[in-house]
Amino acid sequence: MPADEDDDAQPGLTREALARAALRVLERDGLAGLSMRKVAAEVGVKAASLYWHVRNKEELLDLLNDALMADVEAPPRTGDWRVQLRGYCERYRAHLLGRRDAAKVVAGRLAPGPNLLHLMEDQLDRLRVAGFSAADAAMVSYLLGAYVQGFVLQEQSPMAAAETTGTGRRELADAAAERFRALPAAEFPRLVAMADDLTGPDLDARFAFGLERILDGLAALLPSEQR
Amino acid sequence: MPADEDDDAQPGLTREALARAALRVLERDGLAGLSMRKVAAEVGVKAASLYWHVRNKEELLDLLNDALMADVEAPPRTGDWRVQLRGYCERYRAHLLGRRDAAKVVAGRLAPGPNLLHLMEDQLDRLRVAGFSAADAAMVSYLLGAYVQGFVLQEQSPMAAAETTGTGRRELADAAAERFRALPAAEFPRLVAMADDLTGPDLDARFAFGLERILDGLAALLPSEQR
DNA sequence: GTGAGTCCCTAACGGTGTTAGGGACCGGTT
DNA sequence: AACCGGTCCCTAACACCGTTAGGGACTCAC
Repeated sequence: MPADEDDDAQPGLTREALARAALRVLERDGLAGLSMRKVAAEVGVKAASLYWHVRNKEELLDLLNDALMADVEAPPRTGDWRVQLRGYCERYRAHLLGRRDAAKVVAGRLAPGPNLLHLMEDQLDRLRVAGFSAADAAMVSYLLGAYVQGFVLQEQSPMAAAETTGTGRRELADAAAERFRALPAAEFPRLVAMADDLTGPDLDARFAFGLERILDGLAALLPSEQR
Repeated sequence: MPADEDDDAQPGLTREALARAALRVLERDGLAGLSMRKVAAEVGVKAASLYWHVRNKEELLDLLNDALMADVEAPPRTGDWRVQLRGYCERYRAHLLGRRDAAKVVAGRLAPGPNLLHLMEDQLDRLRVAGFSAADAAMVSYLLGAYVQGFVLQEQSPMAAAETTGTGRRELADAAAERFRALPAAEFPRLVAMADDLTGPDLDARFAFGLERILDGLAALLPSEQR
């Protein structure tokens, strides 16, 4: 017993311990570097043993997916629906951005785990309380989820690339602007002219802009006295 | 020369031919089944030869990404900005949905290829013509892209799963509703009560709902006479 | 003719997900 | 006491993966 695994190896292996181990491997090696063998080693076991607890890698990724949703903190239940919804999206985005490759793991994964279910429950409740109909609340939840996940997916990969190549975020944006400016102006007049607009505003501002547009659109669903 | 490759093997291998071959493999075997060896076989060559034309698999995926963006048809330039933008998003979604695993290939890939650049150019031009400021138009483009990609990413995986398991889309939605209903009502009152709302409306309606909310929000950016 | 460049090959490396089959332990039944 | 079924992990192997080293043929310029 090499004892290099951590505390949760004691009571035998649980699926929760597996998920936590996968989370550590993800943080260390990224999604591409997450293999059955490494997760097994992380819990002090050989790869084949994982298949006793999990049908295949896909199921392990489902566990990992739910583990990623574990610590999203819900915003306080104060203020009107708009500040609460904004808080939700901002925290969700920050949460995904904070864990390596989180967006890629979450992306396109069906079967929400218990943690995500709790988040949905809480969010839907707030929407109903705010005055949205059941049908609207369900749709709004999907809309916000698609936007945040889609946005983070697009911003996280470059961020990771920037960190591994050592170049800062500012230099990377400048390089992108330079690429736009270098395009043939006859073929891409708008892209050339708008290079700064396309690359200039930082990602937080871009995210906030889209979010506010969506919230504006949602307000129109409510009777005017509770906008 | 086994002659089982198709016409484009004649003039030697080009990067474009590689991209087309990758596209065929993607359609046949999905993203998980797309390997260097299979793409090589598709063009009648061995795997190592690909590395003459391409630095690594990542670069081949960049080529594939741009090939996927090749045939998105832009909506006609008639009607106000709202019908044009709606047309754009609907066609983009339909296009992604139509090619196997397209959303996963596109997701989180930086470095837009020439085809995507042309799409951006056209879309930005319409936004400027509609009266959006340069800064706003850039942000709007990102917003719509994030929404459509995020949405398709979430709907395409289950669709693929449904097809491979043979179960229809209707049965799959019913099963999802049943899973919501079976949750402990004390812990998830909203999810249980809203099971039908969450799973009932078909994906086209869900997509349209979110899109209209976003368009509503965008209208508020324009001076009132050109809403 | 010679050299440089182009394009493809074989062979191999270390790594991957996954399965077959077996061994050790442990609680309960006969 | 002996046996059994279940639990949990192992070794060994399979086919496949991305990638590299090194080399062979073929074409063109000089």
